[in-house]
Amino acid sequence: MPSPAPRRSTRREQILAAAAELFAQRGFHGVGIDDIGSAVGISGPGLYRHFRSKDAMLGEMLTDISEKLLAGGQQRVDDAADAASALAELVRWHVDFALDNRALITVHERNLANLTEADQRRVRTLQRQYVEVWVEVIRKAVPSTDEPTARAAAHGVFGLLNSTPHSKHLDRDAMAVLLQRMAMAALTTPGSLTGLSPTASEAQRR
Amino acid sequence: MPSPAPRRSTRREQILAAAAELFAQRGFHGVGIDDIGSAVGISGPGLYRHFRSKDAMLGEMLTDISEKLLAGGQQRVDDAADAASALAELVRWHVDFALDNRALITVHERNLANLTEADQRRVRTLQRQYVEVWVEVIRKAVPSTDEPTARAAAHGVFGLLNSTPHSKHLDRDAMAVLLQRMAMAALTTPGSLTGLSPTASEAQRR
DNA sequence: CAGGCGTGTTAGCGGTCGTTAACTCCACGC
DNA sequence: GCGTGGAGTTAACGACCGCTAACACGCCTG
Repeated sequence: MPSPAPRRSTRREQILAAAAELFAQRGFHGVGIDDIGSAVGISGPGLYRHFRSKDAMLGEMLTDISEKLLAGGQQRVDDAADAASALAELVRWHVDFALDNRALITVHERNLANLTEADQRRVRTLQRQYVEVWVEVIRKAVPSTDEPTARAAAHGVFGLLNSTPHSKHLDRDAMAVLLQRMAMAALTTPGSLTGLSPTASEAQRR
Repeated sequence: MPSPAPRRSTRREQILAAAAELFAQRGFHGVGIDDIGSAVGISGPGLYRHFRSKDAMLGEMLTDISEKLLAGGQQRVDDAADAASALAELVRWHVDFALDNRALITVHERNLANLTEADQRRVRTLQRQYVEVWVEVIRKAVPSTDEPTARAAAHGVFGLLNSTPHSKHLDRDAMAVLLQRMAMAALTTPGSLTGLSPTASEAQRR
């Protein structure tokens, strides 16, 4: 037996990749089962040999991506020497991930609402944990940043880094460098994240 | 006649606002005509007294927002004294717009593909012109930035600024300040946008 | 060679959705 | 007071869509 695990079920992944592309372009409800089928050479209901339902496809691809994103991010942070390099590594990780999975990133940020309630809970939990990793690293690398600000900053950086599907004017590597620099500048420029109290009521009575 | 233009057809705008909220949450195809109707107190087909079709609603709200975005941006740039303040004003304009039109911004960046071909052309043209305004200002305010890089940077900043619907942890004003600072830092930190040649082939043979 | 089993096909059902038709009601100008 | 038109209602139609049923084919194993 030359290959003990003979490329563990390539077909499912192939289908998910095609579906991701379509969902990213037209939205979950804008894509029919027949569209997905013909994108992988089979037609229509043949997909039900591989997935229980259309919702299950979206569910699997969104939980998969959320898990990978969290695991990879956590790993980079754990391997980093100090807070500053942890932040840089986290940014690099997200940049690479977004550039190599454009369709998935798009679906991930647009189609959360179309999930089953159960899947939605699972994905939201993973997302929250990923944000938590960012918040902690930001607060360590950029001292005197309060938590709500760090959280908002993290979401903003996600928006910046996930903007990659919308512009193909630069090649992959140049885009990676640009996004890395912009994100680090946005986060670490002195004063960017400070002086914004949680409720802003405190700031006013200064 | 006390009011010659008696609040020019408030109903249409009310319907569009409700529809925008729903489209932002569930996507164009995820919202039924009945949902929109009941959101404004009437039910189902009553909407056809105000709009020719469901597509027409999306078309009108997307062209409207694109026109406002372009007009306001152009205006701020024209009124600015120098390139640096033009960039700052442009950022402030977009921040305010995004914060005051969260649902519309979301629909605008997610549901372009669901438009009629005619509407799609119109909206894309307006979008392109808006990006052009940004590209010109960036290249004047941040010298030695090549055009593709400026374009990619603009898209990135849009992603950053449009991230506002996803986080409600800060109040409006704090959020505005944070986004303004992060965007300006990302764009104007020395070295952020330089040294990335268009094809990157030149950079390699250095 | 028999028999699963994985993978695919086409036909069709049941529900939903956008749109139209036909009708009602009320406010207002002459 | 009467008619006209804006705004809304319910009923219904036709198309589409997700999914199931029933059947077909080829490959590996005993």
